Parts: sequence; C-alpha cells; structure tokens
Amino acid sequence: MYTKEQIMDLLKKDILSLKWKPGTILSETALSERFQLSRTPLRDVLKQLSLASYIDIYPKKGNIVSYIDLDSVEQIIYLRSALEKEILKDLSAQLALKDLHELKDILDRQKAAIQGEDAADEFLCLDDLFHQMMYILAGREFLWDLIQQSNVHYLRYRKLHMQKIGKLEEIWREHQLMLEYMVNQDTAKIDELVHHHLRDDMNSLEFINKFSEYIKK
Amino acid sequence: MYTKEQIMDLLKKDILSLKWKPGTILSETALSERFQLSRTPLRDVLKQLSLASYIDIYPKKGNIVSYIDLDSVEQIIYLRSALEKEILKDLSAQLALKDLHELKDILDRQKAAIQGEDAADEFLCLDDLFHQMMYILAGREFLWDLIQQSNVHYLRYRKLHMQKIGKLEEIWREHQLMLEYMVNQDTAKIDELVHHHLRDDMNSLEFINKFSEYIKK
DNA sequence: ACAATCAATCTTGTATACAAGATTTTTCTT
DNA sequence: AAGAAAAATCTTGTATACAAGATTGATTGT
Repeated sequence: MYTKEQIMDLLKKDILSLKWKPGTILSETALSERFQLSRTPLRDVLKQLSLASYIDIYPKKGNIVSYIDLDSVEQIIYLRSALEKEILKDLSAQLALKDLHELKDILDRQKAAIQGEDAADEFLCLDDLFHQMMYILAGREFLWDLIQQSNVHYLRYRKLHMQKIGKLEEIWREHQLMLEYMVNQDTAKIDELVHHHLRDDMNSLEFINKFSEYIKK
Repeated sequence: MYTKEQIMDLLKKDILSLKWKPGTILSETALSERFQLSRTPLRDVLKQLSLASYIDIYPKKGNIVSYIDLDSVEQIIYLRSALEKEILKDLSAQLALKDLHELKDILDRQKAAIQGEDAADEFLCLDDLFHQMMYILAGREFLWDLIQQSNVHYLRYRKLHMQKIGKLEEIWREHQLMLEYMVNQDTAKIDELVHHHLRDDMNSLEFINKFSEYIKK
C-alpha cells in the first residue's frame, strides 16, 4: 500500500507544515495501524526521522515531534551565511545568461506569490527554490542537500517568522539585489547583503513569546 | 555484552582506519554472531552507518564498506573552507589569552608528533583537535559535529593523502600561521591561507592512480 | 480521606520465524 | 563437454511474539 519512502515523506510534510505541533506523540502501533504495516519497517522510518531531528525518541516511553531548537536555527543561519557569500562570489565570476534568466524567472513568480492567498507557503517554497538554484548553478547541490538534512528547525522557524507583515516584500527585494550585485560583480556588497538577508532579527523576544509553545526550552 | 553505541563506534573505527577496505562485505548474520546480538538491533546500527555513508546497503544483496567519494571530499573541503574563514575572523576579534594558549599547546604536541613513529595517525588526530578547538572557541561546535556526520570520505582521503613526505611539516606551519594572523588580526591574509590549507592538491592524478582500489568510480 | 503499594497496561526494545529476491551450485538435456 | 534450466543457499526485508521499562490506575492499609 504505502512504501517506506512515501510514509517518510508524509510524516516529514506533516511535521514541517506544523500540522503536527511539537510535542505531538507518534506511537509506533498507531502508525502501524494507520499505514497497515508492521512495526519493524515503521521503526526504520522513525529512526531516520530522529536522526534528522524531526522527532525525539525516548526509549520505552515514546516518540514526540521535536520542539524547535533556536540554537540550531542560529547555527544553520551562520553556516548558510558563510557558504552563500562564497557561492555568490563564485557565481559572479561565471554566471551564464541562461542561468540568470532562470533565477529572474523564479523571482517573478515569487513577486506574484506575495499577493496571493496562502501567500506565505507559496512564497517560502519559491524562496527555497531561489537559494537552491544558486547552489545548483555553482555546482554545490551536494551542500544544499547536506544542509537540508539538518534543516527541520530552521524551516519551521521560518514558517512562523514569515507571518510578520512586510517581511515578504523585504525578502524579495533582497533577492533582487543579489542578482544585481552578481551581474555587476559587486563582490564587496555581497557579504553584507547575504548576512542581513539570512540573519535579520533572529531571537527577537517578541517571537519567542508569541510562539513559546513550539520552542525548545 | 556490547551496547549498540559500542558496536557502532567499533565499526566506525574499523572503517575510518581503513582496516576494512572499501568493498568489504558486512553481513548481518556474521556481525550478529560476532557480537552475540540478534539481527534487529544490528540492523539499526547498519542503517545509521549507511545514512552517514560509512556503508552502502544493497537491498537483498548485502552491505559493503563504501568507496571513497572524491566529489564528497571536494564539497566538504569547500564547505569547511568557507566556514573556517568566517570562524577565524570571528576569533581574531575575540580570542582570549587562555584560549590562545590552549591552541598553542595543541600545536606543540603536533610538532612533537611529526617525529614519532606512526606519525600520521597521531598527527591527524591532533590536526582535527586543532580545528575542532577553533570551532568550539567560536561557539560553533554544533557545526563541527554537523560536518563530522558527513565526513567519512574526507577522513579516509586525508589518511591516505597524508603519507606524502613533507606534508606534515607544511600543515603544521600553516597552523602556526593561522594563530599568527589571528593574533595580529590580519584578516586580509586569512582567506588565502585557509583556502590553501584545506584545498591543497585535491584530485591529483598521482593520488587517484596510487589508491584507485579505494576510490568510487 | 490519604498515602503507599501493587497490579494492569501502556510504551519501545529484542529475538526469531518466515518471506522474497539474488546468487551460486547442481543437475539434466542436448 | 557445454549450456540452460532448476534447485539449493545465500542475502536482507517483514511480521510477530515476547521482554523489559515506564506510566497509570486501582486497591489496600492506616
């Protein structure tokens, strides 16, 4: 009926979308009944999810959806910031016209998404696509995938954070600037821009208070 | 008798030390007899090893120690290079005297290790310790651990590569320079140094030919 | 009424029997 | 002897029964 991969994707989706809030209990027997599969292959899936920090396994007690770890978020942002500075400089030196148009196309779709309903989800998806495309064009898809493996906390953080009014336009404008700097090979300005784009207002107390039920203490 | 963690560490050690060459078969039943444990918990261990690329699992065929993936090595080097430029700059701005002495101490031990027998293993261990300590001092241990999770290929590559005569002294001198630049806050020179330190002569044909039996095609 | 203890019932962890695919060996046919 | 087909024997994958710890609830004694 379901393959292990399908089950894994379903569970990941439900966790990333915050449909299952942090703290939600995932019982092996309940899942095994739901998917009509024995506990053994399901345990494989849960093990893998726990290694990627989607869930926490408490031996002989149970499995719960992990709480968002803000330290992990900050560390990933630092990592991406350092990496993407380098990647943008690489691209400045070698970006083909065809690839530039591909990036611009994504930006156009992202601009359209700002106005739509459920704007945030569509926008975020295109945001990831934009960054991912830069990794791919720079020959660094391997590193994009590597980061994705430890990205649960950051992805959920961003979904909550994105609800701020005006945030979408700001992000979009910065993407636009990235392209501009790359085209003009303005490497000096790239560092500062990437830094601001990724690290802007981490850890605001306002955020922590508003979503405290999602966050690891 | 053995816990799963102990077994995992043993297997990791045997793979990283190249005691088990790439291609070596790891049979579940053989391991289960060796460790006097049923297949179920052993499968957990093997699954985890495969997620970290220590082994490749071929369904219904068998498990083998993975071949060294040079692309993965290059990607990890790029990642570390980008990250450590940033980390060294951070440290330049805030390094405490006590911490500086800790780094110098590691360097002294590393210098001593150059002369000893089995120099390479001891030297490599201290090399990792030096870099790890910089991550820790910069508050980035999280990222060090993250990289370690995808480091099998790089660690084995380095072990082979390090056999080159004169390599040890060169690495040590560059470590020394890193400290110097940090103390003098000479951020301009750091980029170039880190780049050379990590990326030096990747992918030389000489290397590929000499160790072709270890390398993924 | 309250507290402590014991028992029932959850949870996940382990062992084992069986299923299914891949490989090797054997056997039979030409 | 050579080649093809079939069977035996590997491998890992799955289902299930049982073990062991953790929690919950009931029961019993004061």
